Amino acid sequence: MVSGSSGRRVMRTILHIDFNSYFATVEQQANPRLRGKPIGVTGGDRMKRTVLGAASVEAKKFGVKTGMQIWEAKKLCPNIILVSGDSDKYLECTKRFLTILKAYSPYLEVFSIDEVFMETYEIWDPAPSVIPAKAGIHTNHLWIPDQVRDDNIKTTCDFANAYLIAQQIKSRIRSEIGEWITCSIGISYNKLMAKLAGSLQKPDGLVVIANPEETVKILDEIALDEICGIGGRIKVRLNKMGIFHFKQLRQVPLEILTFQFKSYGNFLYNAARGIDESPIIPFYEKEEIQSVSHRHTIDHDTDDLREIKQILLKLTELIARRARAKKLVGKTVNCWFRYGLHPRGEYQVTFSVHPGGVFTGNGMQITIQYTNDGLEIFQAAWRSFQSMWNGSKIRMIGVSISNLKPQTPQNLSFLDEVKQKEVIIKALDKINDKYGEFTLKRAILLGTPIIRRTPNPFLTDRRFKV
DNA sequence: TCTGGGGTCCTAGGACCC
DNA sequence: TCTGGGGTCCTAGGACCC
Repeated sequence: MVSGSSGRRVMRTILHIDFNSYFATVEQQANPRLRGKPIGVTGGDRMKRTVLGAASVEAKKFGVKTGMQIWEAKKLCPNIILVSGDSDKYLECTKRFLTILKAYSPYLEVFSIDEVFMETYEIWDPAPSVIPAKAGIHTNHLWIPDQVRDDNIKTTCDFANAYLIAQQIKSRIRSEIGEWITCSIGISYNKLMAKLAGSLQKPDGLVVIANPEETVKILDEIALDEICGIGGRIKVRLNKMGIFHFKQLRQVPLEILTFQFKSYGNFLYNAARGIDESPIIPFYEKEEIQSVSHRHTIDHDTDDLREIKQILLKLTELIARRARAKKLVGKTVNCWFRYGLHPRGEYQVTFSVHPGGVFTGNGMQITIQYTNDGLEIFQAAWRSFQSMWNGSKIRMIGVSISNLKPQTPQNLSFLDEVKQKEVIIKALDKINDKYGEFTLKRAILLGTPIIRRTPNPFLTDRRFKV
């Protein structure tokens, strides 16, 4: 807190900017013929088992939702127009709106391709008449020294500046990016509440949660899993404890929550009170990426080893190429898969699943020498797969490499043989960069369907630290 | 006809070393 | 003479986000 003369104070404010039906509105902006019509953006391929990446407002009126399967969406809305997604287009749009946001605050945390947290400051004067209507303009380019950033003051104020900034952002996005691109903005005194505020009014919303009293009122009206950080599993566990609302959660002592949920208990205890101390992590302070992964759901269940091998090879080639592009090497290879459904619709086996989901499957990690060579990653993944697989048909398989570190000359061996391989790999990458993925590929990949990758350079920790 | 694909973080037990 | 304690790595598994 900074107190100047006449009791003026500076207060930290968080804005959460969340674009509505993002991929769908970008498509409608790009193609006027899609405007005002129910559209669904697909994964950009012709796979049977694909889901919608986004649905336009018009489609949502029919009950269509993001993540819904295509056949289901068609059943609800027979006239839905399916558009093949184009991730480059969305990234381009994201860069443009980030440029706008940077004009208002340097403290931006890119939470996902269509979500950003912004930290800004409110100059608050206890005498209401002193808050001028132009306050927002005054603080738009306000430079705040670091010691003020560290002060997280909890007090009440009307968030007049943030509100003005939010209005300006909305109108600039409309005029500079396109009138079909709308966002919902939530304003509050921490990230958790700003995100909640942003979700309360959609599309094109602007909601302020100004103080802890308002927070409690709002929390008491929403479901447990409407808070970012409480998902389906935790909700069910809470329900089993007889907790269905935040009001009830607030009555549970911290000791019981930490006993039941370990460190997550702390998060739950605070969330029920709207408390969140997590800082904004600007993109330039973001840590290195932790893992690179690909998974693929096959459009039919299969136990054909040759087919599985081909898919695995492709996935590992993609991973290796991305690792090389980022100049990283990794040493932990994880391969996991899901079995198909039993003909009667029952699950075949009851292995645990990684990562999450209703289908049974299994996964196993193996540690190898640091590498970013596709074949080496493949060999480890294949070993891992073979040791877990029970011979039943599978529907999905995935691979990841983690335990990453920057690639230094020492990582790549001194052996001539390896150097030679490096030269070949580099040449391969060059050609594929120029002419497209899998222009040149290992012989076993010939004649197999294309697996697309959806790049997202905005890596982030997508939840609140506990 | 039956939930895609890309990520992050936490915990706990066992192995291994000093 | 056969056991203590601390640290680190590996692996499996469980959550969550968009």
